[in-house]
Amino acid sequence: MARWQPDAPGRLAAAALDLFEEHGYENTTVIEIAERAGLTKSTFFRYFPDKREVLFGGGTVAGLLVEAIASAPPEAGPLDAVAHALDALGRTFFTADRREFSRRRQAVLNANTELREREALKRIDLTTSMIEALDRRGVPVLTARVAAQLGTLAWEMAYDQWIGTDSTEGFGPLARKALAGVRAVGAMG
Amino acid sequence: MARWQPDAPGRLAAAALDLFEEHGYENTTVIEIAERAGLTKSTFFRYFPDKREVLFGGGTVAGLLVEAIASAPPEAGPLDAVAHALDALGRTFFTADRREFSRRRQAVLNANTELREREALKRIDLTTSMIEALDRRGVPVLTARVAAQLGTLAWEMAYDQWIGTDSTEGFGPLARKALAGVRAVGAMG
DNA sequence: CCAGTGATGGGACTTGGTCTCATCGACCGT
DNA sequence: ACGGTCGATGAGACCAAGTCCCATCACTGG
Repeated sequence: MARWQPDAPGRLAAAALDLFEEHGYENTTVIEIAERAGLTKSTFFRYFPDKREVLFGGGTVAGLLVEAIASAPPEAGPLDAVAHALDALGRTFFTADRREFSRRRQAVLNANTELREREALKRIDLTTSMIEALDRRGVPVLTARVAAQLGTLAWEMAYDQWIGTDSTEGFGPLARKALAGVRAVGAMG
Repeated sequence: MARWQPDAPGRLAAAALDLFEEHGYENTTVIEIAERAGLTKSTFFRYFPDKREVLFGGGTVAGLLVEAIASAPPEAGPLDAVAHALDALGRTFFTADRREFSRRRQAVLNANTELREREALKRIDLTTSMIEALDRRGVPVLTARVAAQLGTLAWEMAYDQWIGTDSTEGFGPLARKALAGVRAVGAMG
């Protein structure tokens, strides 16, 4: 027996997602979330710095991207390294069993500006992480910025497809296709 | 004689920038801002939907970009249209007389995550506007997304330079150079 | 059996943000 | 002048997010 019910943050996140779906983000109180998880406001803010962050817990994405870019074969170009990172993402985070969850979560995010705002910031921070990782590979800064930006764009497009389609195609392949498309377009401008 | 002191929103914005510089964004209260402007909290929220927005008032940027993209010569490619939009930006918003203001404002933004978050959202919304404007020119959606993204990147880089350098080079030329650089990189991937 | 420790609860407090109603100052027509 | 109107502002109650500090609980180890 555990002292208390285990995984307080997980319960809070689950309760939050449920409530946001039922009543919308704005009409849901932190106290209500905590109560549904059998906890209190105090505990909520112990685990999440603010109300939005309860939907962005997954957390270690940046580290994963950085590592994947660092461990790409030395002869790989910037966009190849980025593709490597997107693959890692598909293998670790955007797996088939999390697709339904991602779908629900994204629907909630899209419905609220405050949440889209947080998402935008996360995206920028991740892009910055990729730029730094590329920089560490010796990629010129300008090139790194362009590559990371295009990678983020491909990510975004692949994610939309992965969530939206009924096909069972994984995130990895979708991302590779998206990146190839982006690359082809970028090559002519 | 005006009935009241004129330009309440302008006074609020100026007061806010001053106070944010002096004490930081988080240590400044909306009431303090309003008082320095000779107004009250009520009036502040009458003009700005929230505390952050007082630094994002300039407002009509989206319309300017959209119009500039629409009015680019028909034979111009997507990135040329984007360049046209960045030029318009330099002529209308990022003029020499606003450089010092932009510098101050940006320093405040960079110092606070909440503000960077709002900035990120604005950037995304503007990028979306550009994508739609390119779409209306008949540019394929994927191409439009890439072009708009690269345009935003060039914008960002040019803005940094425009703010950071002591040279008197205008935003327009800087943006064109940045876009050319980005374009060259994108062409090889 | 008792002291220590880590997770939780409780509640006061500040601030952002909303809402409603009162007030004020100028302009208008008579 | 005079009262009415209208738009801009003020006042204050109210709610929820977020911060802080301290109490409490449940188990652990000696």
